[in-house]
Amino acid sequence: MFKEHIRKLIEANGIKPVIQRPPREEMGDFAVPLFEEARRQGKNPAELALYLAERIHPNEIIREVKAEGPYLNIFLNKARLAEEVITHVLNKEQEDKKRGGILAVEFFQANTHKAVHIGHIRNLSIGEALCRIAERAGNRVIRINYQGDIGMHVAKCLWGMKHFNLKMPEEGAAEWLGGVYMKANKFLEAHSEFDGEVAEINIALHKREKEWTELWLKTREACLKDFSKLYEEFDVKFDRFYFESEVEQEGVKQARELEKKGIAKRSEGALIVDLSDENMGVVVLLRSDDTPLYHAKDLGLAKIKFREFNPDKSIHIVGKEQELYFRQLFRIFELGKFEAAHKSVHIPYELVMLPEGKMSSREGNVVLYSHLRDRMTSLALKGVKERHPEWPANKSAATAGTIALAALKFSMVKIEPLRIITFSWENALDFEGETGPYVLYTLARCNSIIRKYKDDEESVDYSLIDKEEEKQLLFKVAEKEEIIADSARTFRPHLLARYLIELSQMFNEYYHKERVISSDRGLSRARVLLVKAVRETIRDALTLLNIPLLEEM
RNA sequence: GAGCCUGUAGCGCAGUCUGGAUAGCGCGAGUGCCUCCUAAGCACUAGGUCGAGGGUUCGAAUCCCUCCAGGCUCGCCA
Repeated sequence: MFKEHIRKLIEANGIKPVIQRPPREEMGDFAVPLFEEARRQGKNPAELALYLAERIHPNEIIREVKAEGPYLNIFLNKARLAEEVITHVLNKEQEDKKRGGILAVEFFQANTHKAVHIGHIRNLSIGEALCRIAERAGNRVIRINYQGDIGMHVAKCLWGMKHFNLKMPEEGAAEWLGGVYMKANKFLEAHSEFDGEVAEINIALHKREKEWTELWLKTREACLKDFSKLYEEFDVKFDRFYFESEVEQEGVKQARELEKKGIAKRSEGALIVDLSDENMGVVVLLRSDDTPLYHAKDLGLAKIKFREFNPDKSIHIVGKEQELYFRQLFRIFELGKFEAAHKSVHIPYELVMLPEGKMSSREGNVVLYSHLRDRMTSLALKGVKERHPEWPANKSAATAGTIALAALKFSMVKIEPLRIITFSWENALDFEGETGPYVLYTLARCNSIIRKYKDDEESVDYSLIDKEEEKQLLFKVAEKEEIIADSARTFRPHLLARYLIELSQMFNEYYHKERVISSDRGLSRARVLLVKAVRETIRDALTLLNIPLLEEM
């Protein structure tokens, strides 16, 4: 809001400025480097700064304008700053935002018959945060979950159940089935003589033959039930679930269409699209037995998705390792003149790895979500009990659950998506420093102050908010909208998470340096308003990242 | 072999898209701070050839080129 004001003043002098925050506070509140403009005009940047400093006069917002070498440094009027920022935040004024479009965002896409591990959690955390940020940026978001409920992994799992004569338990079916899949997989690697049986199951499932379909549907439902518990726990509501089993027919149809158009062709019995001229290799749409592979199913999904929602953009939040896959898919969209062509985007993120290497459901060397959550929760509970021995058990338990969930989600969204996360228990169980609990703690601290403050007077003297730390805090609070816009534009939620850490750090420093509530009633009143503005900002940013709020801890 | 990603303090990471003033934060290490609004906090100290080399620029962690290291991907898995 202040940047715009400054921009207009400088543009009135015929210069399009770059406005930044100077590295040190004594340099001013905003700075305009003039190197480029000076070169364009063939002038000395320092002289240009002096020239501008004379032409821009202080007003009710700007207190002082100073030329400092090649920079124009601008100082704001503190009282105005506090009033502007605090009323803006507390009245929840929304800046005029442009109407975005309809965004179909596809994420999570965990397979049934496999256990949910922390890699899935990274996807779910990033995905939901990006949806919320995109909504704030003015888009209508349709959350889509496209799940692999059929295919070789299911065939192997069902084969394992029969071969080892296992019975599915009532509780924890998804994890149990994941275990069976893992066991079957290991066994089959050493016993290739059973490959035929598995392939037969796969085909039987595709043909919906009664013998296997019944068991398939039963196990599938049990998995989906477990997944929906996770969605609830994570506060994620999908608008539409698609299943591979549901789109594969349409996929085969689309593959055949491409064959008719001459875009796809037969090779070694399979139906392929040859993109090797474009350096994207060869895409196999249908196997030799005519069952569809992933590209074909995605073609079917694209058709259905665009028919149902006609989105302006179709976003796929999927691991980086599938980058080539999506380049191929999007190219086929173009070749086949799909509606999805030029509207589809792949947002890649990197894996969660273990110190010893890649996690693999097949191998079974995974950190399961449930396991991690339980360990985090019990650690948090220990902390809560120490701090609040008087709390009733259910309050302590609920608080611990929130702390654990916040810690987990925050750890996933605070890292730049294209960076590999190497999981370590030590890190995961650390609730200090740049963590979710740290931010929650700051929020609880704000609340504690506000709770303690009792006053019914209404008039506020904003000029009492005049400390340097307070000014920095106000600037930070005011920066939120810009950070959200950057996050939305670049699909990187970590910008907002980092922002929360910085804001929390600033507030905690301030807290230790200055007393908010004191015998000076006017001062206390003004400072409490500042605290309220910080609290609102933290709440809002946390909510955008889908991190649960905790008002007391 | 080709394509993409990553390389910043002992460890974990911001900053790179959009070049700008003395490169930041967390953990760990050391030293302090709870008769005072929540110590899951705060302050101070130590810790850096920003992978290497070259180029562009008044100015490079940031842009370009080459190389090195690690990761991922490249025809019937998803």
